[in-house]
Amino acid sequence: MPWEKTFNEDKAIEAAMVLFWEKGYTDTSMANLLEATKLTKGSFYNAFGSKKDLFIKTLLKYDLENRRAVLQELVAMDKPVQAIERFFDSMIEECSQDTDKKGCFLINTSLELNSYDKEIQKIIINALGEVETFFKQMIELGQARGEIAQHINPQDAARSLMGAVAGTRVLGRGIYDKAALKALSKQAINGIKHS
Amino acid sequence: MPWEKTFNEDKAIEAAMVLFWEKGYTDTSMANLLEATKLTKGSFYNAFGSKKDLFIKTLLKYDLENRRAVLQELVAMDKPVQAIERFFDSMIEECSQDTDKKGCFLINTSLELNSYDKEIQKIIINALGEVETFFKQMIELGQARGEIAQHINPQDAARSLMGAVAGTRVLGRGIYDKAALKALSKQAINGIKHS
DNA sequence: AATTAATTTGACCAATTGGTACAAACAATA
DNA sequence: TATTGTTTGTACCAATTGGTCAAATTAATT
Repeated sequence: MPWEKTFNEDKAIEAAMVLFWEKGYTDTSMANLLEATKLTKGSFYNAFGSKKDLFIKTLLKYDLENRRAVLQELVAMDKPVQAIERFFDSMIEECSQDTDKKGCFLINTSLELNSYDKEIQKIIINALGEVETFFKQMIELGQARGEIAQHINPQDAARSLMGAVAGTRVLGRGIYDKAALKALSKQAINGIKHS
Repeated sequence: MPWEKTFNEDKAIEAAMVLFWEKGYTDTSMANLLEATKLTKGSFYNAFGSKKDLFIKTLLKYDLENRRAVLQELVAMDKPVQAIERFFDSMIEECSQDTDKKGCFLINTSLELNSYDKEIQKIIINALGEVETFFKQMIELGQARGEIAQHINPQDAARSLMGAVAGTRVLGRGIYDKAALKALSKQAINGIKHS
């Protein structure tokens, strides 16, 4: 009947995501977004509603394509200890290849818009919660297979690993180099291996 | 000869610090600052030069009165293992009493203004570097006194603890409660106690 | 070919951004 | 008491903020 969009909506969301990821919500202006997406104002507001609406879309996209995709792949490995190790390794690899030091979009946002917006807060708490659950399940599976000591409390250990993840994500943005991050993660993982 | 200021400059910096700490640099407007400091524009710019200049002043004040003061006190304890434990305990205590979830001003800023301003970056890298050095020295002292196992690499262990600090500071802003943070730090400290 | 209904464009908007200019107010010294 | 030199309040500023609106444009269906 009417008319199709002349631009690729997903490409636009992708471009906006990179901007928000790198500069945060507030420091990304409409002018920035229009330039990056190559849209004019009318098209933008027609397609996305508002800056905040688009931000949420980009955050969900990031969550789906990064965090969710990675976890799914690691769970499928069916090798709990190695899955945890690979989680950290790929995170560190990502940090060292991330030349503009964007870090993790979810964690960046959790600090910038902490109590600012409930919808955003919900997304972040859910995402980080699922990472914690991943760790917990891997530890329980490892224990069931005798690869991880029984005396370890899966919940506590999972939280400890989450701390290492958040720490890596913060210090990985220009403060620590690859070797330092590696040392960090190694010790964190050691915690679920030995006593 | 001329005229003294009618306002307490340090009180004004303090008020500005709380604002910047809670909302970050960009989300704190001049209007916010003028209201909080109870200054008019003329006095503000006469006293502080610019928004950014004042921000740096508040960051240095925070660094001096919090991070530096805490570390100095802990070093003076002359009990390395307990000093490290108390560092985490007081951090967690601070988190659970911080009802508006401001977190750590230095770490918040490290994420908001990462590559934004070199002067600010310098302050942060120095501050975090001195925390790492504190950990390293405490570990070395602990080893010299036989309280910490010799096989532990002080540098790596210090970095691991830094990761736990950063993680605590991120997750402590509304995502983890006191118990979860305690679990996190306990495991991190365990890493320098046992094998 | 006319109708349809969404897309696109670009002009326009009030509000806010951080910052400047300057005259008036002021306390201490001379 | 006149002078000094900073402090203070206010009016003003251009630029930018996120957002609206109506008219023009378009491709598919009737």
